[in-house]
Amino acid sequence: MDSRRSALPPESDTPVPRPLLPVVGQPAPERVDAARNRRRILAAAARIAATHGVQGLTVDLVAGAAGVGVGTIYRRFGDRAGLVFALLDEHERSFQSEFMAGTPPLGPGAEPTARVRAFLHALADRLEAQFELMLAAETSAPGARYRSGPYAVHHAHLVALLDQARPPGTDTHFLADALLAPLSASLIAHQRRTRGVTARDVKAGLDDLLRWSLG
Amino acid sequence: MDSRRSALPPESDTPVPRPLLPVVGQPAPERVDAARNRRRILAAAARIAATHGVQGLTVDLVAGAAGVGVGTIYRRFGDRAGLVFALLDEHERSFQSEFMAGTPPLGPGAEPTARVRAFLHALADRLEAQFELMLAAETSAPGARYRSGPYAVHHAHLVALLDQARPPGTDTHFLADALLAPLSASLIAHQRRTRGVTARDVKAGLDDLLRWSLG
DNA sequence: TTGCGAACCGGAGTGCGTTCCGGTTAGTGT
DNA sequence: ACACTAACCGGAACGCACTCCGGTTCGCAA
Repeated sequence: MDSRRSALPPESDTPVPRPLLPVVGQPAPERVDAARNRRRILAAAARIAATHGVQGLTVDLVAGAAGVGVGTIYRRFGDRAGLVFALLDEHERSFQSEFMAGTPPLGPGAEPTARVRAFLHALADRLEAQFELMLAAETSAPGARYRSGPYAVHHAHLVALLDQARPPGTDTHFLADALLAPLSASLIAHQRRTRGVTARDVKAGLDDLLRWSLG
Repeated sequence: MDSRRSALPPESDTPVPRPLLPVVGQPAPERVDAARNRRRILAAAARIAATHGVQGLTVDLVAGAAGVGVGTIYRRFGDRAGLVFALLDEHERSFQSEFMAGTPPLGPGAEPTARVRAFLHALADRLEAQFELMLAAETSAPGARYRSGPYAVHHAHLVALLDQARPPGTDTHFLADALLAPLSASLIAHQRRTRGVTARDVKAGLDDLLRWSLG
């Protein structure tokens, strides 16, 4: 089937983008045709998102453009939300390395409270920069945001910081959820629509929220 | 159809009726057949939700049970989310009268900070009591929660209280959104699923959040 | 090289929310 | 009583996410 066989040496891209999160017992390696199709699908999806806008990114369209059946997309990405999250994956990875190993106050070295603030601000900026994709990822399937790898990572990161910043016995898991909740793309979409809220406003509001606790 | 015809003479006065110009804010009066169908639809929807569960509440099924076309449902309720919200309307109304005119600390008379706390707690209880319906209402359509009447009312209520409790210049609109955000049904569904969180935990967590500010 | 099973492939099929539109009816003015 | 029209009605049709399954391919081991 694949007539255009590359004469180049096997491309040196990332060895298997496998999950951002908890790898429990190695998910099994990916067959070469599967990997090739994943690449095609992502390329097609990115192309279509750029052309037709995110809301024009239908699964059938992507499948057609990638020369693949829709079943293949669902096996790889689970659902439409998974596909959109995959589109965000590259940015997400660099974001993760910034707050886990970058320079303070986002990275290690600063006070936990300052890191929490920097983290939320960075998230607000990221939301603004990739608003359409993030909104689509979040609304493509019910609960998609919370089930996603990135959410789990962000949550775990916040919990670690809050455990240092809050007295023992505090439910830092809930607190982390509560701090992430205002950064829901749907909520911010609503705030934009009704009150013209900007990323600057969001950050200021989050500071209000934090000043109480972390001042 | 409607056999009970009124024997009363045509009302003597009050020419009243429809304004010649569309009055923004005043919903046009509803025709009697429309009202009858609304009642039928809601009754059928409640019946089906009780029988098949909320996830079995499909629009086609409701239309069939109500003896009505699906178009009629959409004209009345806008979308599936609107229908589910309508199912919650009765409870919502009594809840609203409680926090607007009931006894303290939920109703007027208590300190604003205490009222905020009582309000959020009441919301958490309500969420627990009608979890399935609320989750369905929120996830039936993207952004349904924020576009809904109840959200606007809750938000306005919180803003009014926060305006009294926070120093001038605070963005109480954002703060209100931020306090309501953790009470998203989707988020709580996730917390239940992954950590077995209960309404008690939610309230304790919200108290943590508020203690900082409203000490 | 050959055999074999697990993993993968594609696309027809399904279910459901939503829209569209030709026909019908309630309510008003004459 | 009659005419007129805006609002309403039903349900066929549509778009799209997602599933299912018979056929194919990869990768390993003999």
